[in-house]
Amino acid sequence: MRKRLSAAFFQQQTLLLAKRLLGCTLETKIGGTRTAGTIVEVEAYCGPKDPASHSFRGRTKRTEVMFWGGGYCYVYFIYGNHFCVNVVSEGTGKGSAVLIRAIEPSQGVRTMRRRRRTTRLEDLTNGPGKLCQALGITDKMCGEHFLKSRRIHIRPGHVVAPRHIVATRRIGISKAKSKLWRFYVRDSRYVSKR
DNA sequence: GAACGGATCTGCT
DNA sequence: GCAGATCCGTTCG
Repeated sequence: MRKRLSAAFFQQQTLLLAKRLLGCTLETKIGGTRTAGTIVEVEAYCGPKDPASHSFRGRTKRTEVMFWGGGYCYVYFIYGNHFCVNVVSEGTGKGSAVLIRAIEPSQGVRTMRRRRRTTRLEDLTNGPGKLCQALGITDKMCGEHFLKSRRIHIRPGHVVAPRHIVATRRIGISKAKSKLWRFYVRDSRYVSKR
């Protein structure tokens, strides 16, 4: 029996969950093909009080899933081109989530190269839009649960020690810029930006 | 019903 | 370092 995370893991406070997701494995299985990678970069979006969070304007059709509670998968479409995947955190009604920004490819690299139309390993999954394309993640997976879905999962990996985690400002946002809520693995070659 | 702007990526300079 | 692609969800009237 394969190791799995508990439901309680996903209900942790958002900043804690963000850091503890580093080192875990994000995996999809589409048409029998498995692709996976180790999470190396994330950003925390701390509910309706966080001006940079999609839930800032409350519960809408788009942000509904953010309020379903820890462990749900929130996927959104951005800039007319890209999907980004989030792990909903904390309890029901909190509206908080962790954006997965980069992973280190570990399985299905051939498939990722085909989907991305790129060969360089470091360029396959070093950005939120890129990793969704590489793993075949689309808005169809929005609302699934990382512990229950048949096609998208998060599995435990190794724990990343605090001294190996760098905290910086979040990328691409216009509000609440000063918060150090982006976390990445210090020595990873697979992060989006240093 | 229309206007606006965005948690990005790519390619060019 | 910067502009363009590209289109959905939100907001406002």
